[in-house]
Amino acid sequence: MKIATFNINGILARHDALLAWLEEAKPDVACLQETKKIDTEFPREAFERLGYRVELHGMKSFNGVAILSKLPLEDVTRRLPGDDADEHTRWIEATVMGRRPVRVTSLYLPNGNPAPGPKYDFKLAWMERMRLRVAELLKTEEPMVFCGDYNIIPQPEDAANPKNWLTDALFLPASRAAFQRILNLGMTEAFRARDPRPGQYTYWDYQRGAWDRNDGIRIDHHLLSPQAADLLLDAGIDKAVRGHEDASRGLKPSDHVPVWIELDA
DNA sequence: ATGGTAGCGGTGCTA
Repeated sequence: MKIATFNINGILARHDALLAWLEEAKPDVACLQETKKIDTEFPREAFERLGYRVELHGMKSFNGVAILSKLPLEDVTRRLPGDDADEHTRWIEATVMGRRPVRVTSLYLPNGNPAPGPKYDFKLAWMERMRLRVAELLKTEEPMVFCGDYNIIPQPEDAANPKNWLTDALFLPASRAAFQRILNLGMTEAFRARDPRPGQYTYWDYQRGAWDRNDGIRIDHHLLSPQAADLLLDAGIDKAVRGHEDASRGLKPSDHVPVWIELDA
């Protein structure tokens, strides 16, 4: 079972590029972030024609997550528990019915800038809510994958220029500690487990020629429950997608690229 | 210290 995560930065702007990548990479499951559309306005037809079921949790203009799956989905759950006042659409879970069922979550963790401030407080509170939700789900002892845009640079080697991020919400010690607390539940960060080499990134800013200078960061991750880690076969980053520009067809890349894992499931 | 780019939606916010 190939499970990918891809922050597309707008489903309207990325519709054709997303379709092209799905046809090329052929993931069984694609977890999307920053769809930026309410569910009734999500253009699902072309993806369904490719054979994907489409489950959505979106809002107007901001945030928005989705799970696309060629395999049947059961028990779709939307929203991260723990704060009834939180209207952000950043969390959707579903059980993917492969050879073995796998619980898959597509998540969009708050950016948190500027820090300090209310947005940073919201980020840290959201991460504690996530820790509690993951701990609850771990009790089932089922294979589970929590993937998405974590907006967390876990280690200095996950940034081309870590000094530029020292005061940023993506790299502050409290952010990385909150991420580590989730890992400490017994989770495996799949890409690092498969490929610990430094200098591999999933995001390059649109500004200042970050892509041309390879000034990237690694912030899109798959966290695996112990039972899913036992099934991990491979992991990779589809870096080339960041350079796929075709003005004649109006194709512009997202600032993130797809990251994928292969499970024996 | 500043401003640089992109998406959505039709202004300014988010990143």
